[in-house]
Amino acid sequence: MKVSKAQAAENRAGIVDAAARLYREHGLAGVGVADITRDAGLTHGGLYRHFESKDALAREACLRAFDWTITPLAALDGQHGDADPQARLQALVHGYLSSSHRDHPGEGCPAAALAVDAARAGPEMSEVFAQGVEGNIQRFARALIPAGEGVQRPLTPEERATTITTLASMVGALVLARATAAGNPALSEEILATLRAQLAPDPGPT
Amino acid sequence: MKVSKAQAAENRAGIVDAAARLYREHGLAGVGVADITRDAGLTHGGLYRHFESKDALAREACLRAFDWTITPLAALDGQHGDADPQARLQALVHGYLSSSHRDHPGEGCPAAALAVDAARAGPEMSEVFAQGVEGNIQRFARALIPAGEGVQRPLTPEERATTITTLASMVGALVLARATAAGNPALSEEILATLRAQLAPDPGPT
DNA sequence: TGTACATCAGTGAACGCGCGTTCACTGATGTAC
DNA sequence: TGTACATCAGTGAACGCGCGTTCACTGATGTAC
Repeated sequence: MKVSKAQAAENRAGIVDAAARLYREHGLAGVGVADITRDAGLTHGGLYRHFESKDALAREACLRAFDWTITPLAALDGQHGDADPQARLQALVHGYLSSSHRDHPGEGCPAAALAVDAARAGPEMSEVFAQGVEGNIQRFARALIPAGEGVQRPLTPEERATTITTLASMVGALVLARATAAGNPALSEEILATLRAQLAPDPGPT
Repeated sequence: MKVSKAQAAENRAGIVDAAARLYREHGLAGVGVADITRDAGLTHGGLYRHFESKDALAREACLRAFDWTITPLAALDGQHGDADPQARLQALVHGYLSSSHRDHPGEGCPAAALAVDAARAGPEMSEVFAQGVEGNIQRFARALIPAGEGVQRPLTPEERATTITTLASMVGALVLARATAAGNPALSEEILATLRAQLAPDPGPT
């Protein structure tokens, strides 16, 4: 049966959200269209009223996934007043390199969850992914800049290099921590802890 | 027809090698058993004389893949005399974070090529992967230690932390560079260059 | 050393299954009058 | 505002296809005598 335009738009968004989560959890090749529509409370046939193909949906889901948030950092931003950059760096790094993030890829960073899949999914997906990564670089950089200046000035080369290094290091650590979590939990924790210490050194007792 | 024991062993090794390469190129879910045996010059039916299942083959192939070498570093080691640690670090980092390595995952680091797949492939695969990562940490650390001391003393905590940081950073950079290569080549190169500069800073004009 | 025969690595057809996609159909929505 | 009807989001059976795995068969190997 037909549904209202509002309901249809809601259903469509539900499919994209479900896909964004399931793809991050099980990979692009590990989730079928029936899994996605079932998760969104629909049946698989109707999918093609909204998306040209599974690949088109995957691209949209990937883009959507890059809207993820790091809870501790968002919490800090939610407070009144500006948190100092040191505290923001701590929140970013400790939020990213947490066992909670490691164990819940579905709501986490798609750069870590989907990078390898995206590399194999063709140029269009790569383009979407690159857009997402560029967006995350900008977001992370803003989170680390003194930021009293909420301005939109371009990043300095140094800021950009620092941000890329931080992002790449965190992605690598998370990816390795996930792959070793079940088989060698101690190694998995060691990797997370080592990079937390490296990227956001404890300033010591205050 | 039956073949000699030597031939059978050779065929088995050929299957593992083909699997190790194809899995790194296309992912665990992206390669069928027929692809693997065809690549090894056989037909798919005989596979089960050597391996219990596709998963068992995948585990063996993953373990095998961790025997990979970084060509520039191996070349340096092939020379008589000891290269100094600075040169070895340069060779390691520049070999790892090269466009050649990015564009040929089949012969490259499985930690980067298979980590996300391994995280989803169950505890047994995770165990194999963790073994491989631990092995690579040891190999990388030895490559960076002054090493006139070819001894087998355990790594100091600092050496271990530095090696883990370096490995994670390189894995993250390579993974992101691969995912963005087709869609945004400039960003892909920038990521590689940024982490090369970060991990093995040019000592300047000599 | 020869001979007879059991072994078993490899072949290729066949299987059951789940996948992405298609399509005839349904019936509430939303529009034309 | 009421009515008649075209639209189209969603359903679920059906499709062709490729997958992992099985199995009857082949024939060179390697062993027993």
